[in-house]
Amino acid sequence: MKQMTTRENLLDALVPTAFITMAAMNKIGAEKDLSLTLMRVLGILRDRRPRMAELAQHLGLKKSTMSGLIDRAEQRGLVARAPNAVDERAIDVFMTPAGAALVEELHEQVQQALAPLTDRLNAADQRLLADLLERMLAFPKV
Amino acid sequence: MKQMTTRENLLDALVPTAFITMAAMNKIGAEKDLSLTLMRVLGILRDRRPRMAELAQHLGLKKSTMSGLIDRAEQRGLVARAPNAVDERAIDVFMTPAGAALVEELHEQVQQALAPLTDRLNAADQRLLADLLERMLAFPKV
DNA sequence: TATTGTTATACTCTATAACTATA
DNA sequence: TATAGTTATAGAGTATAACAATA
Repeated sequence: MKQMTTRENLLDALVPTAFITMAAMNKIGAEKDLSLTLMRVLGILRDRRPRMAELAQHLGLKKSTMSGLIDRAEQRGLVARAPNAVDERAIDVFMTPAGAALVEELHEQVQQALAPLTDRLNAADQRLLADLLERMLAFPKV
Repeated sequence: MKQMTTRENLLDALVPTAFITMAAMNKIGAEKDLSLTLMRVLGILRDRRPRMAELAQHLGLKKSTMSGLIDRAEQRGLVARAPNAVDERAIDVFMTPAGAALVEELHEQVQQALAPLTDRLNAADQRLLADLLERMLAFPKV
């Protein structure tokens, strides 16, 4: 039996958790033709109004990729573009009411989908887990 | 301020954690031209020798998607195919030594990449977090 | 000159559909 | 008949490169 460090152990729990969480979101998104990336964008737009380049950098994508992604989301009425007030080169992106409604619906569905996992922990442990994760992330918005 | 349930709070920590973990893995994989899906496949093949259809079902992908994915991985010498011993229709997939070496290298790099996050917790909290996650997953292999 | 965003092009990942071979 | 796997084809997501407009 190979000796594992504490950090290694944590990684071996974190990675499967991430894959399972993403798989659940991917499945729910697929029913509405939403990619994980677009769901992440919608999550960001819940409380921000970034410009294209900010969004691209935050997601680790190229500007050209953002253009295509936002094009498709805009055509579907989920997000909209508007010129930035101070920099005439820049374009702000924000959510439409339809997009906001969709995001809340997704949120609910993801919660339902992951309930079989999360509910293996009692309420106190759920709070403890949420607290540890938040401390680990030092909570930058995703 | 909207009232949130314990489960909702947990979800709002879990989803960003998953996105950040996936982003780190995606970035590391990209340097070696490995998609998240292929990394997940390699992770599975560390200790299993599934047939094509099993792999597809486990990942939530179509058989045709698996064919392409395994084709490319096989051409790169990371995995190999062999006929199943008992069912002549079936094909088993397994890792090559090169694939196994790559997986260990990736594992190390992901650990390094996430260290800035995980090390915000002390060793005791890291153990506690790993334990909670493992209990939540009831540890099915991913 | 550098930055913001878009367009054109190419490749990977994915699904659907049609097919062959075996159970 | 049903299942295992492959091939052909098409669409979404991504990157690179070239471009226009503004800083």
